[in-house]
Amino acid sequence: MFPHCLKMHKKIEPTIHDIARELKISASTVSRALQNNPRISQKTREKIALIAETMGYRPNSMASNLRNKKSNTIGIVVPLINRYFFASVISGVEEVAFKAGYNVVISQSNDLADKEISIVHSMLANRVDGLIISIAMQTTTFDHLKIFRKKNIPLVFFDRVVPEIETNKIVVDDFMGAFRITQHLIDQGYQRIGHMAGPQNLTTYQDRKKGYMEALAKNGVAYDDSLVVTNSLTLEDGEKAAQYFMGLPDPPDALFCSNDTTALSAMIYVRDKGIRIPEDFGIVGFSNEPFSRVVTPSISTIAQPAFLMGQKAAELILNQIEHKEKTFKTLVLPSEMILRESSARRK
Amino acid sequence: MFPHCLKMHKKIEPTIHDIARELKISASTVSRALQNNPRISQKTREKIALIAETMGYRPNSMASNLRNKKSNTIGIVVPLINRYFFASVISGVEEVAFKAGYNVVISQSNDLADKEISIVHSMLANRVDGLIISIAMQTTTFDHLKIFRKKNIPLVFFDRVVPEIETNKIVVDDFMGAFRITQHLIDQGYQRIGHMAGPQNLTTYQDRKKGYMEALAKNGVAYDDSLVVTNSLTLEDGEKAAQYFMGLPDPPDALFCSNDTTALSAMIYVRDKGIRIPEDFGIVGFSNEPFSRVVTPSISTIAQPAFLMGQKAAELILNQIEHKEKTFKTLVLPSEMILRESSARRK
DNA sequence: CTGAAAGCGCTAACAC
DNA sequence: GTGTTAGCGCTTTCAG
Repeated sequence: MFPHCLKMHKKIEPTIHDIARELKISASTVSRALQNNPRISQKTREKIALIAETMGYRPNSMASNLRNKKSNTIGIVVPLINRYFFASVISGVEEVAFKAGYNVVISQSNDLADKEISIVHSMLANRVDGLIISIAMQTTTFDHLKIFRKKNIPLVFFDRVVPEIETNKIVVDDFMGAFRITQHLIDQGYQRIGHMAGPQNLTTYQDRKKGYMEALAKNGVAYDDSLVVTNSLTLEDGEKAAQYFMGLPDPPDALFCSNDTTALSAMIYVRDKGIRIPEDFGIVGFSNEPFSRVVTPSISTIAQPAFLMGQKAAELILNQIEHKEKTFKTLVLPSEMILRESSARRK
Repeated sequence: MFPHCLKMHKKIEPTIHDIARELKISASTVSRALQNNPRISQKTREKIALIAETMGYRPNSMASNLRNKKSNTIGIVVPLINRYFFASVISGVEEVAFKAGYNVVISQSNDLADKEISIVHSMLANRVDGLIISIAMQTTTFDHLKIFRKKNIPLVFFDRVVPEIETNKIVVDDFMGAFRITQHLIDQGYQRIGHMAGPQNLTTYQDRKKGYMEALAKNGVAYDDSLVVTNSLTLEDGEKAAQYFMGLPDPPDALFCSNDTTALSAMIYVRDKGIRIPEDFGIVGFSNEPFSRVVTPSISTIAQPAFLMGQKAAELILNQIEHKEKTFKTLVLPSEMILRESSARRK
């Protein structure tokens, strides 16, 4: 049927030229037909579609990307892919990107500044049409991200943002979440409320601390520096901090932890000391990790709409890419307080 | 310093030709120098590197990819990105791919056959150098995957594999895991052991069921079809199945669930009926989800080395891509039995 | 409605 | 050691 096919190895991918030759027409016609350009007659379009199908033709996007100076790809970099929050954001990004015909390339910084810089440069080389990023805990210089502003490549920060770079940002209302859940502890009758704070170079954790302080202030409770521990919020950090808190001459009777992980390890430590939760000690976390609902006692926490955040991030970046939207906004998604057993002193 | 830079908008990306013109040499020399080709003298190489740096040059991989007929990209498609197991596999893939200089593009099928097909075609159009995939629950036809074999594009299945396609595969030892944990229930003195099975079109769940049956057989326990429920393994399915089991005239006294999610919801249902776990009723899951360790009682389960699986998948595919490895292997990673409270009748 | 031709940015065989 | 040249496969003016 296609004589010169005989010469071809099966691995050779057909191109528009192969189709053109087959039909004795030009490659440009094929190209236009394949894009449903109305200038091409119905008949030729159908003929071309048929041959393309039978030859197993797949457009080579490397070629069209080069020609169009557009990769149809959006990059996303997160500290760690297999953290529920980040995985959910990625899931949201993928969903809307795929619908819009974009690819999503992914990379993880492992919270290391060097890896983040290296990844970002690689994304730049790959000419991503836009980048969605939550910066690494360790990152303190931002030249690698400022390039995007200089080159006018769409950039969206989510969750962990860089205040000094003017671009689109999506965060949850960390301050309000922290404020409300601290207020909740106070309402439950807890008197000395400690706080497990995260790295203070990240606004995320700054805001959670501020919310905590504000709630104390609003209720006329003096801020006590000895009741605040700052660490990296790992399981181990949580246990160590709990040990510190419970060793104080006048220990707290409740703890607001900046994530659920530390809330959990602190809770286990406190419980193992024979202290009843929530009767004698209240504990709350942040992030609404899946486990916080199913542990015993279940942990009160602040839910962040991760999947929605991913969707919004993708929408923002697509707006920048396709509609050349120039104005930047900062989306503050509402956080939701989820009350469970760990802080339910008053039923 | 670079006079014609004045004419350039900031958005124009410099190319090797710009560098060449600047230094009054040819583009090929620049290209070679940038690749550290030894044929270029030390001096010119340094000059070029310097100018490239000051001009903010970034190689355009769309162009080199086209020229080299290689996208330096590996695709990965999973049912759902924000499931811990899959996120961990992705994380493993990303790690070794990045080190090898490859990009990872990601997509999720949502367990829908149509979306999977559409994704795979898009990956094909994007000329991924290889594809790593765990198929959707719903997928029953495999033409979209057979293309890879035909076109000789490296393909690796993990976890949910397609037996009829000959290629690299990575699975965990589902049979052995199921066998051992059922045996464990028997050893703990449970007499009537039920099984919550997953969709039987997936070998993964077939093997888990087989392991269960084999353990019963080995111990001279007759297989009872009324003690096996097959469903989609959601939280709701688990609860419904538990309700069914406990409503039987002669209900089981232990349950081997094909995942931790159903183990959890079944456990909650049983516990709420006032039945003590593990004293009166034993329950075990599969997958070692993060929550299974921290719920009360903690759930005995089978750990799958997800991150390792991702690393291995990436290694396999890179071997195919770079060393033109032709032979296919099926890697069976060992599963690990993790004993916790939910099945600890005998201390 | 269709074709010819140029070029996206890079690489590599071939010259010298 | 360096330059010339010819594409990779596609899109898109411009011409007819």
